[in-house]
Amino acid sequence: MILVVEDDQMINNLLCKVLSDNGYETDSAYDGETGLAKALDKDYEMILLDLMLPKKTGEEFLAEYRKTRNTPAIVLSAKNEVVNRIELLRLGADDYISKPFDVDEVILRIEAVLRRTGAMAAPSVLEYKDMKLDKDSKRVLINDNEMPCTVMEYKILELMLENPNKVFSKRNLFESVTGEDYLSDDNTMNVHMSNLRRKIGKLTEDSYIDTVYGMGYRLSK
Amino acid sequence: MILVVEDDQMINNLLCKVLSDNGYETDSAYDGETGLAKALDKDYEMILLDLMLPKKTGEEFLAEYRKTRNTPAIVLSAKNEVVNRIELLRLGADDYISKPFDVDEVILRIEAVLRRTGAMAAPSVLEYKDMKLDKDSKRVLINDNEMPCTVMEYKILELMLENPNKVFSKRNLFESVTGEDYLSDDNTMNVHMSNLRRKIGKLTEDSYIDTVYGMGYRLSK
DNA sequence: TTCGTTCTTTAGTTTTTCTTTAGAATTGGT
DNA sequence: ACCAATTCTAAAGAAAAACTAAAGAACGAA
Repeated sequence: MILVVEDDQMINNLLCKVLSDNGYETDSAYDGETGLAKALDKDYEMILLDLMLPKKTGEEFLAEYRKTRNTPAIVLSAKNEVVNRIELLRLGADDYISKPFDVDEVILRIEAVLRRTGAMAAPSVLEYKDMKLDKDSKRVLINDNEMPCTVMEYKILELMLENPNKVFSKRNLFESVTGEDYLSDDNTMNVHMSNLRRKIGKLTEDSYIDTVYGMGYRLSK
Repeated sequence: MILVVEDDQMINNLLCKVLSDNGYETDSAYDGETGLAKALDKDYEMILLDLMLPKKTGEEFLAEYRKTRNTPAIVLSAKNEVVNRIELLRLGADDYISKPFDVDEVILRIEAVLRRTGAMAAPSVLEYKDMKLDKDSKRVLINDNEMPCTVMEYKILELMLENPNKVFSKRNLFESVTGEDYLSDDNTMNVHMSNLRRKIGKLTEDSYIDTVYGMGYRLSK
């Protein structure tokens, strides 16, 4: 089943038709928010994602979605949009197609992406400075020494290493990591950060986590 | 025979040594042009290809080579190079490894690619520490003593020995082994693990199964 | 059906992790 | 320099997860 997130009803329908003609089942969403909800709810084979979407842009969609999922996504963008290719790929797009597109091309691209994502697993080791985080073994190494860490600590690191430049608010971290709602003036994240820094400090002099006063935390430059 | 195309002599030698230690024959090339000539001349099992090469880059190599051949290729790239994964895959790379790399990882990746491309038969006896698990006879031996085990126990071990570094969640284990849905806060896996440990403990002092608190279980280091 | 084995559930205990608390330290604005 | 808001961290309390023995349920073979 392929999810088509595209606000233009004509284009959405066209895509669905082409896909079903080619033997794929489809599902549609017409704004970013609904799209994301659907995407997170089910396991789709692939997501076709327009960039210019109401409620939540394609970029925002991807940024959120990739925190937890790696279903392949192909981005659709209008020809005249200034598309930052690198940014898109970094956000986790697997390919992109500019509009107006040729329907045959869409199918070709989809099959290419399915072939290669099926053939090749996403890299399972994240790196940052002297730290390596292995998503399979859930191990965190600094200079090849294992840094023991708890689930929360591991998840925080994984999230941050996936987006090394992003500032994460406490709310964002807490909710991503626990799945619970964040109640303001909660000291929990401060403590986790403190513990992480202490553990990191045992294995390296270098600074890994910066506090951005009033905003949250970010990996150091 | 595996062809290593890498201009840095140290790295090239290192790779060749690791490969031959693991039972592969090797051949080396130190620039893109010679590499391509060699690759087209013989039928290698696999090609390890550096990107930044004199005379002809790895990308150019692949583009040319893939016109006529489909020998699997793993790309090596320096950590700081801006690697366009998508582009590489489109060019026909089967995997890529970033430098500096862990030699064990290289072997693992090579075998994964070989298995995937069907060039290597999956082994029917899995080994881990002093344990041998025979997939044909469904027997488990530790130090050549048979360890009696039930279907569930056997399946758990088989799954874990197939991926010795991976952490398996209880959900993952339960669903893989029974085919049923996992209902949270189920104690079944705890009990199986406990039983396995007891049985293993009768035949060896060594620790085989680690608990990764909050995440699941993993084979010990 | 009956017996024996295997799987699952229950329950009490232990271990580990998470959150809260509270006082100290730091930061940014005035 | 001062104040208020924010962050830091150690320690204690609360909560969650895991361990194991034993009992009950399900399954299969005789």
